[in-house]
Amino acid sequence: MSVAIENFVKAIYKNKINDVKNTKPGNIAKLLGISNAAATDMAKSLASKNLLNYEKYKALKLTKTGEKLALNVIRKHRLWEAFLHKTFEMSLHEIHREAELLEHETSDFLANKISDYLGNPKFDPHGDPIPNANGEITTIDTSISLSNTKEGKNYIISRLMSDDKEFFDFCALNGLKYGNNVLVTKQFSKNKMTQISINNSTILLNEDFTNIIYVNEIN
Amino acid sequence: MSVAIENFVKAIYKNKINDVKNTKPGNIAKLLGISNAAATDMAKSLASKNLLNYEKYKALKLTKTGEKLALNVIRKHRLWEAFLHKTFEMSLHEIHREAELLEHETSDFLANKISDYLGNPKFDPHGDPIPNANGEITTIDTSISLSNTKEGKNYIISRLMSDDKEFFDFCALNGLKYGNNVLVTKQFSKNKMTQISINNSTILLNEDFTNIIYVNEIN
DNA sequence: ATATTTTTTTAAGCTTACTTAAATTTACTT
DNA sequence: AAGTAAATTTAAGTAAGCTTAAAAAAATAT
Repeated sequence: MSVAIENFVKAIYKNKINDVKNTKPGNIAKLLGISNAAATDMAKSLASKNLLNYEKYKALKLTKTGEKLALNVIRKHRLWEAFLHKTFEMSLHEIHREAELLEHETSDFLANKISDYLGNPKFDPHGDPIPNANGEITTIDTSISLSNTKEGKNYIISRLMSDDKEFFDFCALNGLKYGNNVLVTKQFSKNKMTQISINNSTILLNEDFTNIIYVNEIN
Repeated sequence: MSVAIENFVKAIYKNKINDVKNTKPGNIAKLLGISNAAATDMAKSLASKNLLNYEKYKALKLTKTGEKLALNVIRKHRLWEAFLHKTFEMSLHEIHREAELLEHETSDFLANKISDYLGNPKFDPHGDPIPNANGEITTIDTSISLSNTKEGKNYIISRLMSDDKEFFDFCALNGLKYGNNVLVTKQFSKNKMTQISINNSTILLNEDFTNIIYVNEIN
């Protein structure tokens, strides 16, 4: 499948998962930086390939085949991220940028080699789950966003849900890294701000950030 | 630059180096598996991009820019081969197949990371020279083909010039590997066959093979 | 040197993945 | 419920990278 098609089904899949946003052509168009008309065309074309179900003016729904394709691309993306991070010590932003390109030119054979080499990891360096070779995500995500945490409790960072360089730079600077410990010191619910303590320093995060930082409570 | 363009200039560059064959559109077309007409179109298009000089019915000649592009792609190809061979112990055929795809989606940044990681090697696992980041091949190749070796002399294999799976399978099976020692036991010049001794076994090679296996004499 | 074969180019046409602009449908507002 | 705003689709057009078929030029053979 072409790069355009792979990115299209990937965008639909991710948008569905991250709910909130819809999967109508216009929204996918915005994500991919193409016109609404192009997205509608593509939707019809993919429907004829049985990758999705298309009904005029309705949200796009991936078929089983379409979802499998999306998960295969996502698998390659996340395996590359894990691999580049470990092997070349590249930053979260850098690995995302490179994986975005490599994911489309990686054979299943190579993907499996990378996975084996890494010990078949279940998560990438952002904490995003890596689908297995059959396109299955077996792990159940029990994490919650920092916005929903309780004052005085300790958490482990499990996921940094973003593609944004500035966000990653901020995280790297402040020790906000997959696996690290955070103590929630204060929730300013009115202002939707969260104060945390990490590495002996205190930082105040606004909703934009706390919504995409996921954590697990420590028992 | 697009994949089609990168493969086009690469084909011209390689054909020029391996002399013998010409660089007219028809020949490039055959190498790339496209029609003559498509090659002519592409040649005109690349001329307008200043990647090559095009004159009707003449051989195609890369400009400095075009050659630099070709060498940049070749650099990425060979770095990937070296890297995949070392990291995943993939065969010569497998690394070629994967590198053929990855070479077009690799940033200069990542290429340099791979190169550094490998200790900036000058040759890939086939013995082909790896251009540096400026697109220069600094090493002088003093090797000769097995066809031109002398009876009774010992040589080190320096290059396996092929893309062919069967050839690589044969080489792997018989210890014909970059860096290995061969003793030329007999040259049957009339039949263009060469008998060699390697790993305590004797094998007879025909011209098709001895022409693409390069060696260096041991002083 | 001319005739034939081969190669290269031109011409016309196709598909994919886009674009902008206009028309249509849906969603929202009052 | 009607009118307006927003989103979606249709229509027409573009560029890249191909195709086949015909025309033109070059290479080869006699």
